[in-house]
Amino acid sequence: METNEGKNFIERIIDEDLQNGTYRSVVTRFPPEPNGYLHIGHAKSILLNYGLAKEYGGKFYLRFDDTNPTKEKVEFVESIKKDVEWLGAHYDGEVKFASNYYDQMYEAAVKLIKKGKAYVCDLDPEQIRAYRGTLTEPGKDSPYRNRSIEENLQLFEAMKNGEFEDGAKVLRAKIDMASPNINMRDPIIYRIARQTHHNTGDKWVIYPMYDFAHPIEDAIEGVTHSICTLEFEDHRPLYDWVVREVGFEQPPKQIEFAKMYLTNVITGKRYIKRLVDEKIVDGWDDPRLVTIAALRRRGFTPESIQMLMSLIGVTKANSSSDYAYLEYCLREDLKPKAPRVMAVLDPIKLVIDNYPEDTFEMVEGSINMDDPNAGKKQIPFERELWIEREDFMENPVKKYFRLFVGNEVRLMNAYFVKCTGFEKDENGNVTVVHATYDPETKVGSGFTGRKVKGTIHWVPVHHCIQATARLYENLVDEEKGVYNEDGSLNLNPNSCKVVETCYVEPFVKGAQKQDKFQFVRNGYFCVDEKDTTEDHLVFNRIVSLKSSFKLPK
RNA sequence: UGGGGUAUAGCCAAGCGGUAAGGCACCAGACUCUGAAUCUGGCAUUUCCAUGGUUCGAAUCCAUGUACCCCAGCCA
Repeated sequence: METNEGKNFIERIIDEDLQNGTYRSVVTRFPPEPNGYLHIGHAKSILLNYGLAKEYGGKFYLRFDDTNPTKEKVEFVESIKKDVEWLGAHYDGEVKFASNYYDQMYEAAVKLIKKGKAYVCDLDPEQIRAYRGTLTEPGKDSPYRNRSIEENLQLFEAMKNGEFEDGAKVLRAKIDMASPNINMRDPIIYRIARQTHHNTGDKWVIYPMYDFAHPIEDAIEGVTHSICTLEFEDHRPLYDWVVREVGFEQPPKQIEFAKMYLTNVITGKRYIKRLVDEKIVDGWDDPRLVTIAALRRRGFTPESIQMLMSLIGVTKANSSSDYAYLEYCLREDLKPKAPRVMAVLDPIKLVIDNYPEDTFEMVEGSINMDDPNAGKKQIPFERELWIEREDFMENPVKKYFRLFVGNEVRLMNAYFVKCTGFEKDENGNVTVVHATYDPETKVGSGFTGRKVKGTIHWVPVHHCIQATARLYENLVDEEKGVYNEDGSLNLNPNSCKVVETCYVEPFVKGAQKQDKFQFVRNGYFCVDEKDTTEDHLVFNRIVSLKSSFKLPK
């Protein structure tokens, strides 16, 4: 017996439709307009539609809603296809285009005219707005509303044939100028716009409007559940009107859900486009953005995004998820599968005074401690090591477990070392830390004589890779919020920090062919295998992890 | 009295008349070769926007309010 337990509201609608025979199978679609890059918000719609089709053994289509050539570009259709595929939403059949249905849409419009349900209107945009009325006052009928069917037919054909200038005439549905729903006040369904279309070229000079085109696209493809976002709720009566008046059997049904917002990032295509256009960021895939392309560069995996979407659920309540939730999903995904690497981003030298000079030994470490099958790696260990500046404190605060004079810590994958002293330069900055190691404490020796509270990362000075790293933070200032009082953005000055000199263990060289590796240290890990050269390595996909330890004030 | 939506913890979210799931975040402790991870415990009971009502019993039903979101493109 099927249970509704745990199902979201859309699944319940589908269950009911299937049960009472409204539909025999499920067909969904993701219908982006190719006017920009996809962002994390779109991922919710993509994965929701794909997931539903998969769950019910139905079909999922990718269809470009390209009915407005003034905004659309081939560049965007290419990027969208790539992103949808990358997200793991496998669409059935070929990619579809609304523009491939222009003939059928034209026929449908003619049909409406013949039924007396549509008319050509000569009012200009200002007049149309004035005749439409306001939110609280009804509109007035257009003086052209009662043209004869013959005249409408002839004028509409003339529109199609390019006999009028752009904007001179429109085709309108004849519904109700007094409707409390503004969308029903004789909406425009065709306009004249001479503009080369990315798919149909110059074949058409009239283009259908969304409200007319979309239901027809869905119906032609046999879509059953046309899932869109909340702002289209008011359009549903019009959607239903179109499929009914055009006369589709078994018409699709529109269902609306709430968009996903993320805290502390810029979502919304409009704003992202502005950041790109004003060159505040490097492009649509700048890792500080939340476009799919940017998240991919920054190291997010499709699995992590899929996981977030399944965790946040689907409702009609506007909401905004913590960015931390996304990071959690990434961590969960990478934890078992990403190789771990030691690296030092802000180096100071650690000299082990009782270790012989001019030699080194290999110590063994796990490639991934959470995955026994990941194997082992060998890391050179020597007298001089780079360690993180913050892993040493001249005057340790309470509960500081790392290096300070007299304290012993574990060097990860190697030995215990005890801090014996340090050197400073003329500016008072610590340059070198001195320590002694205990040969008995080597990893794997089974030493249990004593324990230490801290473990730190290190890299051998003469056997490491010197690298440049780019550390990405969110573009927006987390402390001050997204917007200033004047509406401008609170950009985070540290959103992209370039670290000129950091050091990475030589294992990275061997990891070049790995799909991804992970470097975990004090709140950061990075993922990348690209741009790796002999001694120069750019981590261009770095994600800030949960911060591990905050020094008490 | 324009229309359409939505209200459950800092965030997301189950719950569908039988006495408030779960996740994130956070806090405490244990453990630890990453102060991560893991483990254990805590985290809505003047309780589900408010106020009334129905009921043996209400987050769930009814009524009246309140707050927030969307709509007046020849955009989607």
